[in-house]
Amino acid sequence: MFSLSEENYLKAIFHLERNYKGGVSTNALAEEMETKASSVTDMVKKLSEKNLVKYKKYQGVKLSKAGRKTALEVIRKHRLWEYFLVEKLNFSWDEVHDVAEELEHIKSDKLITELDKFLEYPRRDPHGDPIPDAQGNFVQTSKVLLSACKKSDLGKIVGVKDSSAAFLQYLDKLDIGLGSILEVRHIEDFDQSIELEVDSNTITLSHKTASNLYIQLE
Amino acid sequence: MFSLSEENYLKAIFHLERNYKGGVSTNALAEEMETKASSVTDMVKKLSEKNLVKYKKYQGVKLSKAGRKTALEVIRKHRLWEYFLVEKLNFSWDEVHDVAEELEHIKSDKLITELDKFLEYPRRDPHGDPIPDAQGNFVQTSKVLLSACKKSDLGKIVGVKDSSAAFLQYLDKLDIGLGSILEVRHIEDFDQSIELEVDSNTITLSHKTASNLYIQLE
DNA sequence: ATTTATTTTTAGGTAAATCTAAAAAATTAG
DNA sequence: CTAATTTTTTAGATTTACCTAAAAATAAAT
Repeated sequence: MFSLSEENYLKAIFHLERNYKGGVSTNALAEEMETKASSVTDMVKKLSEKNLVKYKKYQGVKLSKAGRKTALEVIRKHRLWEYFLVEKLNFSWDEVHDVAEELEHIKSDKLITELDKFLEYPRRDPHGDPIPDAQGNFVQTSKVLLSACKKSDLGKIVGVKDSSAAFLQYLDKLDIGLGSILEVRHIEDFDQSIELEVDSNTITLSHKTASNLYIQLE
Repeated sequence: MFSLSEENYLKAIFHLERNYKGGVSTNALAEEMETKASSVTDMVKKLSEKNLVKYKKYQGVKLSKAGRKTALEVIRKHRLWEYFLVEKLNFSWDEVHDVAEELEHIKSDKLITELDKFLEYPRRDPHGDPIPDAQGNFVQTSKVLLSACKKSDLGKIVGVKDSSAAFLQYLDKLDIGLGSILEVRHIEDFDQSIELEVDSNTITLSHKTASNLYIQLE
């Protein structure tokens, strides 16, 4: 099987591929992995030899079929564990990430199959992200960033882009979260701040905040 | 905190201290860890510098207070996870060990506190071993090896010394396990094989098998 | 009490994953 | 289209946890 480090690289490449269509750059991967570009080059070479990624010098890196499969397995495990922590062990959504980072590397097919069954096959993790099934399939519902919405748009919060504890706790303080129904009341020209009606309250979010909230439009 | 390897050494020393009262020998630890004596010496030096063990060259090794505390924390985690796997995820008692070996190293106080609560504070793991509480306290009920029993002794199986899958599956095949009530009917002089009555059946166990079953006498 | 055998330690080396510093390639700018 | 800048790769070290082989200490046997 694969080392902890290899699995983490595959996961990071998977996430970055969304924004780097032509191949994930060494620097981007270095930033995501909180390491140096030279370390990335080394690891990418290793992954390439194992046929987990497609890599040509100076051309960035892409997951191979096998690499994508492994990445999705790790992501499946991560999200199932997050769901377990929130639903069964009283964790809040801002506490689960670091523990799931460790749990996702436990190697046992039976463990994850049975955990999935025990949790009754959840479709989404506590941050609204879809949980891939055992074959790596997952639904990606259409969602847009709140920052891309226009005045009078109606929608529901279905995900967060930033799932750091700091951001999630801020949302808790604002009393908004997954499932909150909102209407865009006004967008301020000057700073793109956005005024919403949520549960018959009016709140104003900064552009930065709005650009970390995913909305499913009505 | 401590590395995976350090935690495993502490656990191994804890288990071996039962039989090596004057200090665990390098070779015994090497065998338990499935490594070479020279590697053990290296690691023991490191643990000694971190004040997790007391060590003098050629004199074997003992856990310090801090080392014992850490060992018990790891053992607590191992046994709670084993209980979880059997009670919640349909694992059988011969399937849990390897997965628990990985899970026991997950670092999160909240995780283990909440898991313990979720499981309703179990006292024993699936092999009959006591689960230490958060302070490292655990009950050690008086038990003897079946191989040390005499004719006409009455008792109950309360634990296994060897918890390898092979042995546990053999017990399943014999249809005996934790809780089985038995009476010693005969001990064969020639090979120490032991004849038992269990659930109104008569079975004969080899000395080797008998020396891996813990009995609580009536 | 020496010699022999066993155990333990030391010395030197390896593989994985990281690092720094310098060289090479690619990109951007004038 | 060169020149400057940025990105990426190479080269050489470091750390952790191992290893083998040889030396040193302890234990056992004659």
